[in-house]
Amino acid sequence: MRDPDKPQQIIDAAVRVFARNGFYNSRVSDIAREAGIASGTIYLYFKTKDEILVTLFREKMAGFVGVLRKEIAGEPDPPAKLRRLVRLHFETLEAHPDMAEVVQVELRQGQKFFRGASAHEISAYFDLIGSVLQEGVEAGVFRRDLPVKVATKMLFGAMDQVTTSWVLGKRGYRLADAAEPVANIFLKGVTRDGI
Amino acid sequence: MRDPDKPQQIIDAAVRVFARNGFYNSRVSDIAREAGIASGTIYLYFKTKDEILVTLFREKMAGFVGVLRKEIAGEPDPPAKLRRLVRLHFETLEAHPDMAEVVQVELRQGQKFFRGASAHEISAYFDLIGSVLQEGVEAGVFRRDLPVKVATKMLFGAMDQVTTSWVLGKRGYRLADAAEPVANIFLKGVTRDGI
Amino acid sequence: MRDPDKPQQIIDAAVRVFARNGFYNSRVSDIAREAGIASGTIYLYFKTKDEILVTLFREKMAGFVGVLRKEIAGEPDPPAKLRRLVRLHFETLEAHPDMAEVVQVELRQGQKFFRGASAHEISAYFDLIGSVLQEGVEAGVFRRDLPVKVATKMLFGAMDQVTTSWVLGKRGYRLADAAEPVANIFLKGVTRDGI
Amino acid sequence: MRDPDKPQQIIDAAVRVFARNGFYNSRVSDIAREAGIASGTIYLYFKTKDEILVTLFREKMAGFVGVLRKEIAGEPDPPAKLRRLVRLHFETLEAHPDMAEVVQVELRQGQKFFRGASAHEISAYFDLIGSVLQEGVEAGVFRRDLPVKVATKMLFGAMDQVTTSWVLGKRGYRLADAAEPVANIFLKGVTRDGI
DNA sequence: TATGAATGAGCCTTCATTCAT
DNA sequence: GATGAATGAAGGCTCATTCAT
Repeated sequence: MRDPDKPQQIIDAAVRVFARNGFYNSRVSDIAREAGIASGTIYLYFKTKDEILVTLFREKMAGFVGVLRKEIAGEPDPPAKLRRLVRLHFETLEAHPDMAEVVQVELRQGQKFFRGASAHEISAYFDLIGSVLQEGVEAGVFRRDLPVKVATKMLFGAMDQVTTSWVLGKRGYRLADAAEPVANIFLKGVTRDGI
Repeated sequence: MRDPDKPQQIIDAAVRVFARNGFYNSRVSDIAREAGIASGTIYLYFKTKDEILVTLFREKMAGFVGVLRKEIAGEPDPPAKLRRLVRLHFETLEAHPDMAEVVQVELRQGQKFFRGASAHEISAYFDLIGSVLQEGVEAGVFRRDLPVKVATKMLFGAMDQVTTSWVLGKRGYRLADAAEPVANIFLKGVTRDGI
Repeated sequence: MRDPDKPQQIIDAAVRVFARNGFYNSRVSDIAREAGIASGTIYLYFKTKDEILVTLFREKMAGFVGVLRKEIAGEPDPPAKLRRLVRLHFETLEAHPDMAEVVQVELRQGQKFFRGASAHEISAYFDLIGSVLQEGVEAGVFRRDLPVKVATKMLFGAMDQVTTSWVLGKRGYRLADAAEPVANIFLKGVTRDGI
Repeated sequence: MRDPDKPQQIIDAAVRVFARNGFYNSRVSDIAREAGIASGTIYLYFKTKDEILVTLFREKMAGFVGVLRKEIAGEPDPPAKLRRLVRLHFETLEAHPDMAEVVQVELRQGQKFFRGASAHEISAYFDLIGSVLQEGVEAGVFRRDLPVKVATKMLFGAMDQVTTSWVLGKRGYRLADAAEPVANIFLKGVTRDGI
């Protein structure tokens, strides 16, 4: 089992295929055709069709969160960090529309993702958002009594839904344009009065 | 086609089954067994398995939005309407956990819902939220320059994610308790400065 | 799951198909075609292809041993019982050549039969032979020091091989004709001297 | 095709693998791994998986019969020859349990062996036994009217079954100990009265 | 010669849907 | 209308065999 590019090629093909048809309506042979290989070859690199999906999600999500974490570290304060995070969220998904399609629309198969194998990658994202909020609370820029967990879910859900609508709307406008309004509303919602 | 209760019995059984196993991992025969009827009988009332899902979603969503619309009509101003809407959203799903499970986790099979057959029911909910926001803008209680569409998606996404987390967290706490924090943060985020 | 004849029809079709091609070279669809049903129907009555084979073997073997046991009970003494057993063994397999083919040639897939699920049915046959031999020893007609277990295996193996040769020789002669010579040689071999 | 040891290494590996899992449940790659070579290499020496099995059986059987033939030639009379043959049969298989497992339990795939490609090697063994019996008849030590063919099959079948039981019984005792009882019973069965 | 990644035909099994009763 | 046995198309996965290196 040598070719170190094959798994990535397969993942990439799977992203496109799943984006097009959804997981359950995609055949392993579709992925193979998209990747330009024989269907049996896929099984040299992945044990099952499910494993493709899980691997794909984990990898993309981990990369996504990793980039976000690094980028926002350079920002001076929690509000700036949140603005950057929101912007990057939208920019990244806009730059990878197939991925966005998969993440937004297809990977919501209960059990399989938020529960189960990929829960860790998702909670890493929640942790990242939560830590920025917590930092802001402690720095006194966000409401002292801010329910951090709820706020975290709200921001994630808000970005998620804006992205979903963009994907479903066939991406007829610039997703990144939503970054500023979203950040504004959310920040205003959590910022301490008198600031 | 006589029995006017059958379709409802089937829908109700389907909600429970889908909540348990997801749409693609549920058999038509599972729904039949849950409903206490023969699997062939289902086809007297629904043309395909997909149709069960679509009907189920449409019906539940329409009922949900209808109740919300009526309830918030009695509230005096847009902020009060939003508070009531948020509270009812959480209370209703908490009272029907099976339904919540289906809506939150299983009905996200792209293509099939937000796009496609059920788009109308979903946009009815968006319209309801949007109209309250618009009303508030016009009344001067919400920011004059509020991007209503984005804010609408944000609120829906925020409620949605809070509910999803609750469902996935095995419902270990009161969902309705999230109503006030969510409403507070969102309202603060959209309210006009100086009020 | 009603039709009480289906399992038998499937078993009978399987006997013919396995006899023709062997277990591993037979498709479930071959059995279905032979039985005149759809291949999916087989799975209403058997969980797996393996289960067909095991069931088939158990049933045939149990019936076979049951008949033998009843028939030899009527014989006056152990030698007569053995003669009758040998004769019936050959006559029965001659009357059911498909069955003979399966039992003799195909069911010898190690692990699966002599070991495993069908061991019980086979040992029932051994027990039957062994009990007649033991009876003869105790009655003084067979050698007092006869190693009953070894002798049991010898008789079974002898009959088995004679049958196998007959099957492989495309059954070009009467198998039942072998009954007397086999019984003669074996009885002479185990009978107490001086009788 | 250079390396003259490879085919033998492959055969030996195949014996071990088939003994462990049976022919149909063994992969060509299993044999390769056991032999310490790449699976493609096997196809430099054997055209198909079947050919490995056939070659293996032919070679082992031919060697087996060759040894037996030479060894019994030194014995003074037919009964002594038979005793020696029976003893060697058991001793050889006891010394090569892998081989015994393959021959006894796995190589019984009808069609493929007793019929077909290996028929010649098997009949060589039958011929050997038969010639000894015939010799004994002509020498007057065995029954003048002995049905030699049937008796041949009986002895082979008897030894075969005793060995099979030993293999299946996980070889919990000395197989060679069965040589004397088997020879005794069989010889008594075929010996001319009055001797 | 040796390798082992790649191939793709083939098969067991599932399950939505039909239809005779 | 109701049933549930029967259907058969479809697809995930395996593995003998090939072939570029």
